[in-house]
Parts: sequence; C-alpha cells; structure tokens
Amino acid sequence: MPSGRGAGTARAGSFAYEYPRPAVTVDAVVFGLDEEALKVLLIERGVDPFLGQAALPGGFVRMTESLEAAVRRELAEEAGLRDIFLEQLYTFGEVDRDPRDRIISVAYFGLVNIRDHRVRGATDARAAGWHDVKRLPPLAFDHAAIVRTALVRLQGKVRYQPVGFELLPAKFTLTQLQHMYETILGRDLDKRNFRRKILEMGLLEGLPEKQTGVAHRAAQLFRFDREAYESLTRRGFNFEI
Amino acid sequence: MPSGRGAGTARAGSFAYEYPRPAVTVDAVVFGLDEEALKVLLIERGVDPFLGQAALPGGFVRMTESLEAAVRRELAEEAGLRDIFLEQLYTFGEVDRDPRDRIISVAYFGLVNIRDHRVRGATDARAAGWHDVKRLPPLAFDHAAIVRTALVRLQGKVRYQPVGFELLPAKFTLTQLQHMYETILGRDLDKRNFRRKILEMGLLEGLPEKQTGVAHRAAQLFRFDREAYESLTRRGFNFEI
DNA sequence: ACAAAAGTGTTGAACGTACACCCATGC
DNA sequence: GCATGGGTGTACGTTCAACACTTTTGT
Repeated sequence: MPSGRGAGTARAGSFAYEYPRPAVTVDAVVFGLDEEALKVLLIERGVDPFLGQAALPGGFVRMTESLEAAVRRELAEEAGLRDIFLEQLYTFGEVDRDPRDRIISVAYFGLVNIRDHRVRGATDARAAGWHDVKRLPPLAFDHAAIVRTALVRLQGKVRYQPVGFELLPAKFTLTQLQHMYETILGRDLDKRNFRRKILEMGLLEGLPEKQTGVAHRAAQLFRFDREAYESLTRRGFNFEI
Repeated sequence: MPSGRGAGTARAGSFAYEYPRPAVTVDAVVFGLDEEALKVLLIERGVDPFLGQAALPGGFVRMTESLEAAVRRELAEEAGLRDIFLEQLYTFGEVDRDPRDRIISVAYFGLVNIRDHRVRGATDARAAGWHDVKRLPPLAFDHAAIVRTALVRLQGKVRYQPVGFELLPAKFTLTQLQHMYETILGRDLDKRNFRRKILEMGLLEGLPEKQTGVAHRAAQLFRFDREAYESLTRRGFNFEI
C-alpha cells in the first residue's frame, strides 16, 4: 500500500508501462467553523518529503477506487472524518509541484460542522487539527495555493448555493447563520434584512425549540429544509444571499 | 510518444514503478457559435478503442508539460486550434471509464470564434469538425457526460462572467451579442432592456464602424473593452446578464 | 436592575420588466 | 416601395439598503 508521497519513483518495481506515468493523488481542503473563525483541517506529515510540516490530508489514488472514494478514504484514515460534504475543487498539475516526482493532485473541497466530527491523527499523519484560515503555518508542496483556491470557491459558492448549512449544527439560530455568512464573506450583514430575506425564501423550518444555556433571551432554533430547497430549485428558484 | 488511448497497459515496458499508476489524459470541450447554433468540436478517432467514433480532442499528458500545456498541444495537433480561451472544467476519474486501463481525464472547457479559427484533422484524429450541441453523434468513452458537464458550466458561467465574447468576432453588433446569450441560455431576451443593461455596464466600446454586406440598415459595431472590465472588477463590479 | 442578545417595520432609491413604433438601408 | 432588422423611452412593480427600539431571559 502506498504509504506517503515518496512512493513510485522510477527505480525497479513491479508495475511497468510503455510510457512514463505521473502519480495521481487527492488532497482535501476541509473547512470548519467555530465561534471565532473559519478553520481548515491540516495534518502533520509523518513521511518525507516535508516530514513534520503541516499539509492537507490526502494521498495516492488506488487503481480500484474513484477519485472521490480516494479522498473519503484518506480523510477517514488520516483524520477520522467520515460522511462529510465534499465536492471536487480543481486539479493541480504543474510539472514541478512535487520535488521528487511528477505528481498530479485532484483537490477536493469539504465542509463540516466541527462540533459533530471529532478529528484525530493516524497512519501517515501524525496529528490532525483545525487551523484558522487567516493564520496558517507554512504548508508542504503547493498546498497554500490549494487552500487559497478553495477559499475563493467557498466565498463564491456560499452566496448562491445553500452549502453554508454544512458548517452549522443541524439546529441553529438565525444569528449563528448570519455570523457564518459574515465570517466567510468578511463583511457585516444587516440583521433585519438578513432575517427577512432568508425566511422569505422558505428554506428554513422553524422548530418549537429554543437555545439553552445562554445568559440572555433564548433564540428560536431552525433547520434547513433540503426537500423544500430541491422542490423550489426544480421550479426555477435560485438561492442567493 | 503515446499515440492513442491504448498505450501503457501493464505488459513489459521501460517505465517501472513500485505501485500501479493510472494513466492521465486531458480532453477539451471547445464550444463555437455560428449563425444557427452552439457547436462542439469533435474529432473522429483514428485509433482503438472506439476507432472511427466521434470523441473529444485530447490525449496523454507528458511528463514535462503541465495539464494546460497538454490540452493546448493536443488541440493544435488534432484540430489545428491555437491560442484559444481555455479553463479547467472537471476531472473524471471513475474506475471503469475506459474499457482497457485505468485512465483519469482532466477535462478543459474552451470557447472560440468559429470564423477566426479554421479547424483541421491530424495525427490520431482523422477529422475534426463542429457539431450542433443538440444533435451530437454517439461519443466514445464518457465523453457525452463530459460535454453535458461543460454545457452546464457554460450556461452558468456566461451569466456572471463576460466569457461569451470569446465566441464572437472581435467586432460585433449588439444583436449578435444578444443572440449569443439567447442561444446559450435557451431563452429570449428583451432587446431594449438588453441593450440598456449591457451598455450601462461600460464594458463595450462603440466603434466608428458599421456592419457591411447586409440587406437592411447596418448596425454599429462594438468591441469588448477588457481593460475597462478588469479595472471595474478591481473596484468590486460584478458582471451579470 | 442590569447586561446581553432576540426580535420586529417602514421608507426611499435602485433595479428589472413589459411593451410599440419610426428609421435607415439594400434590393 | 417594400422588406428587414436597427435603434429608441416610459411606467410600474419588485427588490435592496438604511435605520432604532422594545422584549425576554439569566445573573
């Protein structure tokens, strides 16, 4: 089993081809949100090159699994993350992006509610943890550029697709929802206008429940109604914040 | 040099690796527009598998070229197309998308003004030609799915980025521009509202020239002012049709 | 009683949409 | 002179943006 990025240089081996082949990896930029900031999941590399440095979770694609299956497997192995929202981001294929071999990486973009998914390190990764997007350590390979690409995508996407809900718990308050948008978009939104707009879309189901454990008036909880969204979308509705 | 999709099965060869590797190809979905319809550039395959069948231009990525360089080389070799608008579309990596080997394909999406670029077949491709998007022949591999993905992307993209100009000649009339949007979006636009909106954006430079060779009042010619667009974009302007 | 966040409406400006006629030109 | 597309303005409805105070609850 491939055990890190160094595998597969052109020394003697059991897999021979008529023409040279690049290696193919997948990498995941998984965003999470907590009270303070937008965070990215990073691991500490346990193998060379860049041993000990921070990097995106990822690894080699096996011959019997699809690209998406490969990222999901790596996220489970390296960070204990399963069943999260993921979509393909971009494929990075510059010739010299890996110092030792030609490696093409298919990057994925993921969103997760930090509270519901405990993260842990394993296998090639010595540790997995959340890092504030605005204060990232130096990253291995071209992973800093991959994170920048993912951030631009997130900021664009969140405005016209209801993906932000993936970052929140299943039940949330309108203020939490608003803060999520403010954190990602980097600007403040008007409370009254925000509430009117999002409620009038008809995508939120108000629950007969309130926040608990807060030292002030408890807010109503809502949940995202995926069925309503899909049904509206079929009728030509376009989400937009 | 790889001469078709069949190269690189695991029989004896000069390139050996410790772990098996998928082959990596690039494919291009190039759209063009003429008076009647939106068209896609297809070649007729000159090698197995799917010999003689229609397919997207594309081929294997070489070890010394980036992904984008590979698509540009293939487009030049197989269709004589150079210097066109291209951007990455999606990477297709299902295990069984090629019947003979594991092949991962990075698809690109291109736009071209049919009139300015004469297309011709060559190398692995026996012929290259334009086909109405709505009447495509059966395509090799999963290329029909790739074209569908590209079409969805084009329809989404054209509304909020000024890429449609790539499909028109450098100098065009407002009616040509409107028809381009109508063809891609599949719905009619109001002539007066369209003109007002696009002119007020300040992205079109009116030229002191008119259409020639038409059997009615000649329309004014315009050209897209890329510098104005970039300068406005830096100030927070968002293009939208 | 006070601190903290929840919740709630109105107004003016900007924008989108619907709609019909005269004009210039080539044949 | 007629057929063809070029070019133009207005009125109405909808949406967006700005703005401040009362209510509820826990400590």
